[in-house]
Amino acid sequence: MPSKATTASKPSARERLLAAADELFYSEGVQTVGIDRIVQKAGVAKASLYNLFGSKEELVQAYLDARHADTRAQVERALTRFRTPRERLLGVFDAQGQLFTEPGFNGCAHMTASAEAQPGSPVEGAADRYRLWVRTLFTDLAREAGVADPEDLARQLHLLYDGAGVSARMDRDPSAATTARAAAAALFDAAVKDKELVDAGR
Amino acid sequence: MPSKATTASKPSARERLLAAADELFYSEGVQTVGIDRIVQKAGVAKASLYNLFGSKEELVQAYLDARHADTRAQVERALTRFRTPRERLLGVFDAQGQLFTEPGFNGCAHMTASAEAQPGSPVEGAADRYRLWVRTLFTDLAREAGVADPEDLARQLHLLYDGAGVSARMDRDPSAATTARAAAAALFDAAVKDKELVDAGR
DNA sequence: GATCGGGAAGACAGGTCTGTCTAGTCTTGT
DNA sequence: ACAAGACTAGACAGACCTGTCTTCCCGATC
Repeated sequence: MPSKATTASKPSARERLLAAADELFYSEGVQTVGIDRIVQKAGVAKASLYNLFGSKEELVQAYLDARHADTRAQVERALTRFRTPRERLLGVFDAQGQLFTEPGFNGCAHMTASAEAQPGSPVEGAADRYRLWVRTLFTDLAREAGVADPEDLARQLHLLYDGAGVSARMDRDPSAATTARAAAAALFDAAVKDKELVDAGR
Repeated sequence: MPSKATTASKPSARERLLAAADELFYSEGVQTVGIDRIVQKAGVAKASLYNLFGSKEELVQAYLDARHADTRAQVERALTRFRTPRERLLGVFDAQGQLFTEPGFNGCAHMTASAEAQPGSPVEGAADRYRLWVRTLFTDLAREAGVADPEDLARQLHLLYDGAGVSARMDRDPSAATTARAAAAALFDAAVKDKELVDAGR
């Protein structure tokens, strides 16, 4: 059984390819990194890459989906530390701030990859899936917190989340996450206050 | 006098190159569009491009600086329509919304170009100049409105501005600007209320 | 021990890229 | 009329790209 390989002995060709793709694609961009550099870094034959993934585009898609799963796991794990709905909602930005300070951080992978992609490429699908997850996460957290219009607040928080990712990369400023967190707190508190006014008024 | 050419007779080679670069680079990306396509679309010899700009990188930089100037002019013109400081501050997002609905809109050019650029390229400088202008614009508007900490509010509004640009492109949803405007209004009003509390308390 | 398949190594094809260079044309000022 | 400079047209070099194909090796399974 060559796949799975949860036994740590030696990573499979697929895993080594994904690890090399992650490192190179993320730090240097999808377009500028060629197939040859990936197979060389992974220590894998070029034919294996094409047998396993079919094309460069599909490798990029797999790289993005793996990033998506990692981010999701990291955020969801971070959120278990918080108790109140408000803390959990703002905790997303705490988790984001941790991502920003990781060595080699270079912005949101889905954003940079989609900026390089051709319209209609599978990269767009991966980006859509990622964005849908973020949106749903914020909507659920807002609903749990009992705000009047969870979808509306989620859209606003998503803007802050995206903006923080942009600023952290382009301004080389990881503190964008704390700025976003403060703004999110203000928006949340305003939304709660609106709800209270409505409830009292009816 | 071949340059300037405000007389409409025939655009100079430089202007035709910049127009072609703007159209192709913006809609398809900097990396995927080759020099040959630009000189063909501009109806210009390749040697002229290299005489005028020196390299593709410098053409990209000129393209970004021209976009920067256009956006700046459009936003500043839109802001003249508003009178109160609050309206002027929120008017930035109205102007952004207009940009989002223009035909062929494809996100913030500086963001996508910098996502494709190599670190240290002149593209980063152009992006930094653009971002500094946005930041300064928000800071000045916040100061004119008399909030307690204009720089802090400007950082938050800049996040919304960036996030709206990302969402408008990746979600294909121009209404991100109105979402950002509503969030900006809530943040602004909260900042003003804080100021009033502080002023009353001292 | 023989067979068989996953993978390594790399040549190769066909195309595209940036940037240079040569040679000729057109416009403009004197 | 003539000189100077801007521009056109396109061949060319050298590098790099993706994707295919062949050849060989090694390890596991019957």
